Amino acid sequence: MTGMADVKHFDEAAALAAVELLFWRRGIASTGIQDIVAATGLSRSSLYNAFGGKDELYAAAVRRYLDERSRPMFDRIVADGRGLAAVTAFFDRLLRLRCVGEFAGWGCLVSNANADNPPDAALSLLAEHHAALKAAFLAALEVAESNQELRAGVEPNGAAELLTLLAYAVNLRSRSGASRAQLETAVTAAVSALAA
Amino acid sequence: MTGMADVKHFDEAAALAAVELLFWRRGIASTGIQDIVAATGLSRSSLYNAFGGKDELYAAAVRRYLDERSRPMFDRIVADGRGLAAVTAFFDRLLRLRCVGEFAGWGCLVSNANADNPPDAALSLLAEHHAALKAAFLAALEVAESNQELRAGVEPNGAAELLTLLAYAVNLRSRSGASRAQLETAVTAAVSALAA
DNA sequence: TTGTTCTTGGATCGTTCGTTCCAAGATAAG
DNA sequence: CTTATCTTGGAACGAACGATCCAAGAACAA
Repeated sequence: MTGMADVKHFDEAAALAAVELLFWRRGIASTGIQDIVAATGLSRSSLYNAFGGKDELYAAAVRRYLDERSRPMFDRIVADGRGLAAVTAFFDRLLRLRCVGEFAGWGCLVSNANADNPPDAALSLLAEHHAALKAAFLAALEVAESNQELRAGVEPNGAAELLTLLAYAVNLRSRSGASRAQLETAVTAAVSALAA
Repeated sequence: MTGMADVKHFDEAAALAAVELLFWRRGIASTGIQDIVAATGLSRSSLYNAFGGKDELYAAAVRRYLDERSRPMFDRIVADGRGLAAVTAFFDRLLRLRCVGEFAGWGCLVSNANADNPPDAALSLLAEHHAALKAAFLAALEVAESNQELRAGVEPNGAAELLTLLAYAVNLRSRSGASRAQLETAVTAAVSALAA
């Protein structure tokens, strides 16, 4: 070997971040390669060379969303350590994120993917997302249980599953203009139904 | 006026029923006019003449789904009259519908529409669907309250909002292969958290 | 600088998209 | 039967789709 290759002329991580936003806002089916070319400023060649086809690019965007956006939120639930207050704090942040600011009305990329027809490459990420959120809630609920914050008879595992589904529904409905107050009503009802 | 027009050569309601199934299973973005032509056996002319463009056809399918599939389920909650048992019975039917049989893994057409980018013509139907389900739950919960089935401090309005979101999440996750047992765990936790 | 290899821009591929159009067919009042 | 009006099949439209291809450009070893 006498010569060596060119290196990438762009920041792959920055490009993926831009792609993530596109898929998050408009979904996989409504986002065209041309939209991605326009948003990233890259050429088709660079995109296909770096990421493969559209399905793999979408899977990479979901992976990024899960790792960079969902996981930190989930980790905060566990790190919080206050039991039920950690759950309440999570939903406060979630509702703010979903209903005001830059991403208001976007829902959650992963929640949305459940309703789209995600490519096979992304399917396992949906289960991973659900499992990670449930595990975080479960950790908080077990703290709550040992703090005697839970009503007698409340089963942490079932309650964690319930809170997980509630978060999914908050994500889903926030995309169609459900008001923050309305969503908050349900969250309050859930937490207070679990509390002692 | 001396002559009169031809009449339709096909059953409009039957065609719409077929279109509803397509949009339900694959979503609006992944369903092409060609798919609809193939499934109904109609020509493009007949479709556009009878329903207008794709967006209006989708809105008509959502309307049909809401009236013919959702409403009867909601009405059964109200007609049941047993209070909390009516809620449990609803979720039993829902889980069976979503997880086994002809429509297993399809989720709910209206729930799915929340994540897609529904055309303007269909947007108000999403709010109508949510409001109708919540009203049905509220009716059942008020019966439950007067039967003293509810735990002290449970607010029927908030609980109805919670159950509505739970149903949406069940619909959503059933589309991505969530197991019936897992979904049932959350439903059981919710109902038992509300019960006295 | 030369040689080799990878990356890049951009034209282009065939397909499918939603929609429109028109001639032919069907219907019923006159 | 004539005539007016609507419906129908099917070709065709321009635009957008995801994907591929290739010559030109860029980078590094020798």
